[in-house]
Amino acid sequence: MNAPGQTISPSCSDCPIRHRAVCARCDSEELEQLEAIKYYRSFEAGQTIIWSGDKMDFVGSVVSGIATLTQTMEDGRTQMVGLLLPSDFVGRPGRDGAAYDVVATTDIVMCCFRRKPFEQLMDATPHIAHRLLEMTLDELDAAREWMLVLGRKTAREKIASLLSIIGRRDASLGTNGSSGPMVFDLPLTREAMADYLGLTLETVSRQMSALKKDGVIRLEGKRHVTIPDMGRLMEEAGDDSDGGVFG
Amino acid sequence: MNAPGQTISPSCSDCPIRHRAVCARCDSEELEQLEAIKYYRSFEAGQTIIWSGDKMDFVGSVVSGIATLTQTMEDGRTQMVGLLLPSDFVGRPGRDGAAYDVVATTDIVMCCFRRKPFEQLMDATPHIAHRLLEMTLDELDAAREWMLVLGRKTAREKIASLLSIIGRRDASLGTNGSSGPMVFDLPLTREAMADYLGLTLETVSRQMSALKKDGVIRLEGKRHVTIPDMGRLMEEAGDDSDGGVFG
DNA sequence: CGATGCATTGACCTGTGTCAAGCCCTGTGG
DNA sequence: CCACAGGGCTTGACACAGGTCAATGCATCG
Repeated sequence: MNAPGQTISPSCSDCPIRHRAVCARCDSEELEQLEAIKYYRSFEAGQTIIWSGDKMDFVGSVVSGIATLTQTMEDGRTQMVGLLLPSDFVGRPGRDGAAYDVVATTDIVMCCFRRKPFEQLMDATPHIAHRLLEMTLDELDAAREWMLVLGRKTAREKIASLLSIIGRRDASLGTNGSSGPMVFDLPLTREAMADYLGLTLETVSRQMSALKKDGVIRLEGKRHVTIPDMGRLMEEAGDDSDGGVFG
Repeated sequence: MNAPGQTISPSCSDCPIRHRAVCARCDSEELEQLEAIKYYRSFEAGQTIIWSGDKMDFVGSVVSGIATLTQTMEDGRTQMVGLLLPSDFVGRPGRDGAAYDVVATTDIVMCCFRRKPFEQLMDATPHIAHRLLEMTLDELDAAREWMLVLGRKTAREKIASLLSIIGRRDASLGTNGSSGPMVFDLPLTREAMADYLGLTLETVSRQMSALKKDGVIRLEGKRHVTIPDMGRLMEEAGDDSDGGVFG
C-alpha cells in the first residue's frame, strides 16, 4: 500500500476511451456532470484494486492498462472470470460489496466515480444506463462464450482460444495492419493464463510449446507472440474458422 | 399445458411473475402499454424455441416451465450456458440474431413482445430498462459463478453445486418449509446435467450414485431428490458452508 | 555474485472420458 | 396379457489428457 494516488484530470473530450466507456453516449451536458464527480486513480502492476467482499464505494472505467477479475475458493483454487481492458467498467451499481477480486496486471489508470452520486446520475441520465446495459449484455455474452471454452474445450483449444481473443482485441484497437501476420505481447503470465483457462501453468507451458513446435504461433522471449495464420489459429481453437464478425 | 400456440392473455396484474420479470418495476400505466403488445406462446418439452443464428423478432419472459440456453461446437460438443426459469428474460434488445439455442426442457409458457415495439418502449420507460439492467447484472454474476464451477471444481463438486443451486431456487419459490430436509424433482436429465457441468453423462451418473452412497443425497426414482443436510451438500460443493445470503 | 521470479521440461499418477453391456420403466401392438 | 422396443440411466473395464511433483533454465535485480 504505497502511493496509488490522484492524478490531474484531463478533460473528458481528450479521453482515449471517450466513445467506448460508460460515458460513450453522453452529450456534452451529461459529460459535464460526470466530469464533476470523476477522479483518477492509478495502481501498479500486481496491486489489488478491490478485495472480494469489501465495501465498494466507487465504480469506474479502466482508462489504460489491464486488470483481472478473479474468484478464489477457500483452498486456494482460483478462476479468472473476467479480463478488464481499457474502457471496461468496474463495479456494480446498486450493490455495496465487491463480488470478485480486481487485480492490476499491468500499471493501470482508472477513471472513478463515487458510487452514490454515480447511481443518482444514472437514474437521471438514461444515456448512461443505456450504455451500461449494452456493455453488460456484451460481457454476459463473453462470459457465456467462455463457459464453452471452460466446459468443453481441450487444453490446446483453450490456449488457441485465448490467443485468438487477445489477437482480435489488439486488432480492433488498430495496433496491427489488418493484413499479414498478427503480432502482440501477452499481457498475462503463464499462471494468469492458467487461471483464466482452468488449467495448471505447466499445462499452459506445454501447450504453448506444442503450438510453437507445430508452427501455429511463433515466440520471441516468453511473451512476444506472432501468429502467421489467424485462420489456422481459429481452427485450432475449434471455432468456426470463417471469421464471422461477432455476436 | 398442451398445444403450442397462442393462449388467452390473462391480465398482467394476476401474472405469477409480475414482480420478478422485466416488468417488475412498471407502474400501471406502463403495464398497460406492455399489455398492449404482449402475447403468449407455449412450447412442449423438447421443442426448440429459438435456433442459434436465427433472426429473433421477439423477446420475452418465461412465465412457467424451464428452458435451457446452449452452445454447440461444429463437432457436436455442447455446453449449456444458462438455465431459464420463470421470470427470466429471453432475447437481447438491439440484436437481430440469436446467439444460443433455446430449448424447452419442460412444457413452457412464454410472455412475448415483438422486438421493435419492445425496444421503443424500453427507450420510453426507464423502469423497464432499469429492471433489465438489474437482471442482466444478476445473470452476469451467475455466469461468472458458473465459470468457477466449470474451470476449477471436481466432478463431485460440480454435481453438488448444481444440486445446491436447484435446491436454493426451489426454496426461494417457497416450495419447501425453510427447515427440515429439502426435497425437489430434478428438472434435468442426466445428459442435460452433463451439458451444464461440462461432464459426460456417465460421470454425472457415477457421482450421483456416489453422493447417494455417502448419504449426501437420497434418491427415489431417478429424479426425486432429498437433501437431508444442506450444509453438508454445500461443503461437498466446495462453497462456504455458512449459508451466506448471496453475492 | 547469489537471489528471485517466471518458464520449461520430465516422470509419474489420477480423474474423467470412452466404449460397451445391461437394467428399469413406460408405452405400444400383437 | 405378454413381448418387445426405446429412452433414460447405471455400471464396469480400460485409456488418456491433464494434474502433480520435482529438477532445471533463463532473465533481471540488488
